[in-house]
Amino acid sequence: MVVTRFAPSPTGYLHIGGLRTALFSWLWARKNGGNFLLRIEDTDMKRNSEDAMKAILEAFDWVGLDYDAEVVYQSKRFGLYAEYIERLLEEGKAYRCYMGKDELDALRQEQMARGERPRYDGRYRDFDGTPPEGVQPVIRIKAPLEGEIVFSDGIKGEIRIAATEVDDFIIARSDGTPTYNFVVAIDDALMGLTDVIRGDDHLYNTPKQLVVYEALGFTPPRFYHVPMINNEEGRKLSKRDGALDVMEYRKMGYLPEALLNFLVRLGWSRGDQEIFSIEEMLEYFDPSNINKSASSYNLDKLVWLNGHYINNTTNERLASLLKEDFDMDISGHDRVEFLLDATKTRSKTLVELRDNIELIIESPEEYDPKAFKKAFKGEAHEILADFARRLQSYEGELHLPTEYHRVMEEFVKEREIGFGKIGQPLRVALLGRMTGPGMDEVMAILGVRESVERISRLLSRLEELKAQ
RNA sequence: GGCCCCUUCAUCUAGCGGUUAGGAUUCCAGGUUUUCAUCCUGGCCACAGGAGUUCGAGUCUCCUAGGGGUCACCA
Repeated sequence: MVVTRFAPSPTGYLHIGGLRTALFSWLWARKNGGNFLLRIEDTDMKRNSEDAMKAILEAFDWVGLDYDAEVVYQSKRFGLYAEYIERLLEEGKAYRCYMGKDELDALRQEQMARGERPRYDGRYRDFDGTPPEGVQPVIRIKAPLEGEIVFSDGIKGEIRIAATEVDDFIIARSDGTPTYNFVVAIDDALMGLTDVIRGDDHLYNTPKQLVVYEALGFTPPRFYHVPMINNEEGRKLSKRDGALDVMEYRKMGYLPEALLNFLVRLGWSRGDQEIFSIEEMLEYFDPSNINKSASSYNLDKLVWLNGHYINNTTNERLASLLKEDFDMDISGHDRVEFLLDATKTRSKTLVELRDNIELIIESPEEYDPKAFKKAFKGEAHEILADFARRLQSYEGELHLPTEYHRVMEEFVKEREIGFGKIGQPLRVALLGRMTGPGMDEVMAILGVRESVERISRLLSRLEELKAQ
C-alpha cells in the first residue's frame, strides 16, 4: 500500500510548483492503488486556513485531482501533539529551555561574529537547577550530539548530515503550541505515509524530522525531494513572478490537461515522449525517475502543448469550456462544428479561440487599411461583385465548405483567374483583414445570405470612397 | 559564511564507459494552402572548466567555477 500526501501551508492559493508536487504524489498513489491524503499545515494560526484550503480544492477540482479521506487540519490536533510532547518530556528526550528570545539572539550574534554557524548551545539540555522566574519555557528535543544522520532519498540518493548541524530544535513554543518539524513527523507517521514527495526546500528539514521519528519510535517513510522549479531568470519561483496561481492559468485559457502535461515533464520524462494523457502518466510515472536538477519554467512549451490539446479536443467540449470560462455561448449557432473546425487550429489558448470566433461571427466594423489597399487593385471590385451575384444564385443550396469551394472553383475557372484574385478581396469583405480561415469555411459558417451581405457592404463602401 | 544539493543546445530533456551526443519547444528556411494557422521536411544550437581513472569518459573520482536550497518560538 502506497500512501502519499500533499501538505501545503495556508498561504492563499495553489501555485504551479505546489501543483506539480501534488501531481507527482497523486500519480504515485493512484498508480499503486494507494491513498492520496490532504493535510493543511496551520500550526501557526495566523492565516485563514479554511479559505486557503478552499482555494486549493478549487484548483484540484479544475485539474481533476482527487483525494482520499478527510482533510487533516493540524490546528485541530493540538491536544494530540501535547500528549507526545508530554511523553518526550517524561522520557527525558525533550526538555524545557528557559532561554529568552533576546538571549538567543545575542548568542547568535556572538557566534556569527566568530564566524561560527548560529545554533542553540544546549545550555538547558541537562539543566536540573531552579528555573529563572517569570520565563515561559520552550520545549526542545534532544538531537544527537555526534555522528551523522543518514537517510536515503528516492531522488537524490544517500544524504548524510553531521549531527552537529542539527541542534536541539524547538518542538513547542513558549505558548505551548507545537512547531512544524515536530508535527509533520507525527502526522506523517500517524497518517500512515509510506512515501513523502515534497519540494527540495524541505531536504534540510528531513534530518530534524528523523530525530522526531527516532524519539517517538516511528518508522520513517521513504522521502523524495523534488528539485525546485525556477523562473525564467533561473531564480526561485516566487509568488511574485506573475500569474502563478493555478487558477490564473484557467483564466488565461489553458486546458487543465495541457497544464498537467507541462508540469509532469518538468523534472520527469520517459524517453522522447512529450505528450502524456493522465492514463499514460499513471502508467509510466515513477518518482525515482525524477531529475536531480532544478528546471526553469518556460511558457513556450506550455503554449505549444495547449495548442496541441485544443486542436485535439472535441468541439463539444471546446464549446462548453467557452461557455463556462469565457462567457461565450455559441450553442445556438447553427454551424458550430464548422466554426470550431475553422478556429481551433488557429488558437493556442481558449482566449485566442474566443477572439477568433468573434472575428468570424461578428461582421467587420472596419477594414484593415493595408489589406484593403492590397486587395482592391485593378478589377478586384468588379470580380467580387460578380462573385456575389454568383453566390446569391445558390442561396439555399450550399451547406458544406466543400460545396462553397466548388462554387469558387467554378468561378475562377470560368473567369480564368487564380484563387488569389477572388480570395483576398473576399477575405477582406468577410473578415476585414487579410488573414484567417479558408473562405470556403468562413462562408459555410456565415451562409450565403450573410456572406453576400458582407460583400455588398464592402462594395458600397468602395463606391463611397470612389465618389469622394 | 557553514552545511547540503545541482550543472547536456536559449528552454524542457534522452543518455546510465564505446553514439555522427537523440527528441521536443523557440528561432530560421522550404513544402502544402486563396491568406493565416495547422501539418510535413530540413537547418542553427549543448556535454561549465581543469586534473585524474581507463585502451576508451557526457557517463566514474577529485578540484575549481557557477547556480540553488537551508541555517526561526515560519511552514
